[in-house]
Amino acid sequence: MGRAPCCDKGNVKKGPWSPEEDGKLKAYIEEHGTGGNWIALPQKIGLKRCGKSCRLRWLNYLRPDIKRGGFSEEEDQIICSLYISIGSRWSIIAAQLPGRTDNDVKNYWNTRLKKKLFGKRRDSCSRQSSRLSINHDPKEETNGMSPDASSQALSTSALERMQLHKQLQGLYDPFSFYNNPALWPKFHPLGGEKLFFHIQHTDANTIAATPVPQASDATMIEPSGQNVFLIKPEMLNPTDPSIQEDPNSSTLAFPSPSSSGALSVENSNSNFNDAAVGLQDELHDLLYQKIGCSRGPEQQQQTEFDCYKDLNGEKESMNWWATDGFEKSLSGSWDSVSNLQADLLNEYDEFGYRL
DNA sequence: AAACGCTCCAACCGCACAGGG
DNA sequence: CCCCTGTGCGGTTGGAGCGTT
Repeated sequence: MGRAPCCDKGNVKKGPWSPEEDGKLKAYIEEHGTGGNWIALPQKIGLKRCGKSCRLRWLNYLRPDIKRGGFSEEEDQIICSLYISIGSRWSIIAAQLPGRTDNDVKNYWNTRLKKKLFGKRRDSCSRQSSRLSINHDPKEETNGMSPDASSQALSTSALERMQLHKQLQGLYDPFSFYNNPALWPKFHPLGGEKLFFHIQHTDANTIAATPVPQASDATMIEPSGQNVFLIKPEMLNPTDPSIQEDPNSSTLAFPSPSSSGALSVENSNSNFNDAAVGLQDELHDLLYQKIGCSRGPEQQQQTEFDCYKDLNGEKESMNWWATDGFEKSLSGSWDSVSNLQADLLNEYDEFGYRL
């Protein structure tokens, strides 16, 4: 036995709202508020509408603070960033965008942003790396599962997030989304605290980023050592010819900034900031088509580097959601990142993927 | 000009959760 | 506790509008 419907389905009007209905609803709520009971509200004002429908109409359309018009680049980036980190929690994402509703954000993501991101990168990278796309050669991508089974087994959201996640960061990359404060929204739903870091060389090969207690932020700083992470110089500025790559130090250690909140990098190292800005550009580029096959040969090469760099240049291991590659990608990542990863891994597990 | 296809968005649906009795 | 009900949320759908053939 299912639960009783919230209203008499046969006796309520459906479909688009008329101006008269809008007027009644708006006038009543502006004068009396919702009265704490949406179900009873339509009867009170003589509307043949379901209470849920009234609520939706008010929240998504009639509310006075609704923001109309296109989304800004900043809003795009916030939506993408949050989608990657928390998935399709549209109400939370919308809460970071004043005047936007969850429905707006959801529609905008489904109709535009998703295409912008996946479409562009698919186009731009597909000739270089068909494996990056969930739409390309699924047999190879899914450890032999049939394309249908594999594409249905994982939720679209999870696949999208993994794909974006992978596109926007190498998990060994200190300037990944999770490690890159520049990509994080001001009010990160998973935290929101700020951590400040000093960047300094510790030896020829490494740079230590150590948290700096600031007056208002001191309480957020973990005990010494917890928040120190080591960065290879070439990661800070990969184009600097004076930097020598050490093949023996390909694994980077990133003890977690376990407070997992928003991270602010103090302006103490211009290379660090350059790199952070570079990653922000990467998200921006995904959204606004500044990279990809439209670039010249050198830039295409750089794009390819972006696609493969976290796998140490081994294109054959780019089968990143197959057992081997994905597991390799996950090892050594820090725990706030692993919130998402655990999510994704759970989804993998649920559907019989064993990593 | 008509047919067709695509995009976008408002609205609906069903489920999960929270809180009160 | 358990049940019931209202609320909130995410996924999906229907159709208007627009562009293309």
